[in-house]
Amino acid sequence: MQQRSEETRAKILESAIKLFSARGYNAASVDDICRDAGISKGAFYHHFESKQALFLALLDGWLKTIDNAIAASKDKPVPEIFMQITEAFPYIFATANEGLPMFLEFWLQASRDDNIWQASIAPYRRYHKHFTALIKKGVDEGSFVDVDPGLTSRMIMSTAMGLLLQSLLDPKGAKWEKVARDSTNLLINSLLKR
Amino acid sequence: MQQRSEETRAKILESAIKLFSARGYNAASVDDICRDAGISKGAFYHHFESKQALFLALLDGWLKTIDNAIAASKDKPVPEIFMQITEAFPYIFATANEGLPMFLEFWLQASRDDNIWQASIAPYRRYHKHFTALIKKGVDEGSFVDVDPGLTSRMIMSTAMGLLLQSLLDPKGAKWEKVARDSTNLLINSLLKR
DNA sequence: AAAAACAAACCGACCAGTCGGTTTTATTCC
DNA sequence: GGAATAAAACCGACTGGTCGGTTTGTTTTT
Repeated sequence: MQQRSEETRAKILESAIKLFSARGYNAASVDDICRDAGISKGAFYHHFESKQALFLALLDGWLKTIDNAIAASKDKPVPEIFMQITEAFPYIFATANEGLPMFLEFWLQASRDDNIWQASIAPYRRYHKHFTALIKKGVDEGSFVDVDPGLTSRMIMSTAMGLLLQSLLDPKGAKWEKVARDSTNLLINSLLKR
Repeated sequence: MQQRSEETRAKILESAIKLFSARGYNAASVDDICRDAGISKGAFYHHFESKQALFLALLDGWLKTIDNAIAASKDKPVPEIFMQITEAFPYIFATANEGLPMFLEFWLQASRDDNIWQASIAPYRRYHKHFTALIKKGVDEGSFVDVDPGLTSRMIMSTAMGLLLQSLLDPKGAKWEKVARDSTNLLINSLLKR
């Protein structure tokens, strides 16, 4: 059975998410991850050729999840998709809190490390493009007021990012789930033609 | 003359800004900073008791600059202050690009390190409070449409942060100065009563 | 001469990655 | 079915190097 092998790999990924989130990518050492996963360093480097490769594997999994979610909603009417986003956002927001510091840290590394940049910039552009197309479709269909889809897409993405960023610094300073819901509602309402 | 001493301190601060910006807080080592400043480690630890204390000193200087700018515009009418923000924002945006990774990294550390958190959260809350009061004043004066000042403040701050964040990941992907100007104009126009 | 400022060697902890060797699993051959 | 063998998975001590901070001693300033 190569089942044992896959279990080990899964344990590594699980511990990596946990420790990267809790301590950050750099502060969580490979030794820490091995200890948490209950395996040796040899096993780790048997499964992943480097620490960076481990993160890239995690990133890949997340991106696939998002891509699947996008693909699943592809044929629905635009306002409905946006309503789903409204509803999903506070949830994303509540659950992303743990993983966000890790993403931010990686984002920072991406701005300085070419390998990571390559792995980050493509999906980032893909989502911006998809979101822009969605807004454009909404405008064309007559569901949305006339806006610049590219600019609007960036603004909505920005607001979401900024809210997460603020919640990170000030986790107890505001009921961020509520702020997030109010903000997305406000943004989407300002788009909808009535 | 203790002039020499102050020159050394200034050289350390200067090199610290430069290297923290270029490589990040963690990646820029104390040795690097000393080498760049042309001084020894002994001199460094004579002036600053730790690497963290050095950053806190830098932070302190920036916050004072911002506080002074806020104090200077205190008595002007609210829409005029906002117009100044609109005009200042692309400039801030263009110049903040270098320092932003450092701030983000520090922000991340703030979320995990109590010393840094204490030094970061107070000014953050101060600015949010100031900005909220400004919006409230605009609403009370009848210059702005009726909005929730707290929510609006957080949204504007969020958008600004998110734009910077995106520009960091995608420095060549968009003319971010233009995106920033358009975004701030759009946000402020949506506030102004006509 | 005393104190402040600075230089340079040094310390201990840590960390990503390596390597020789061992155990477990899968395959082959009788 | 069971030994023999090959291959994959795993172990953990070790390496080379980095980093923040300390210590000891020298120079400069007052």
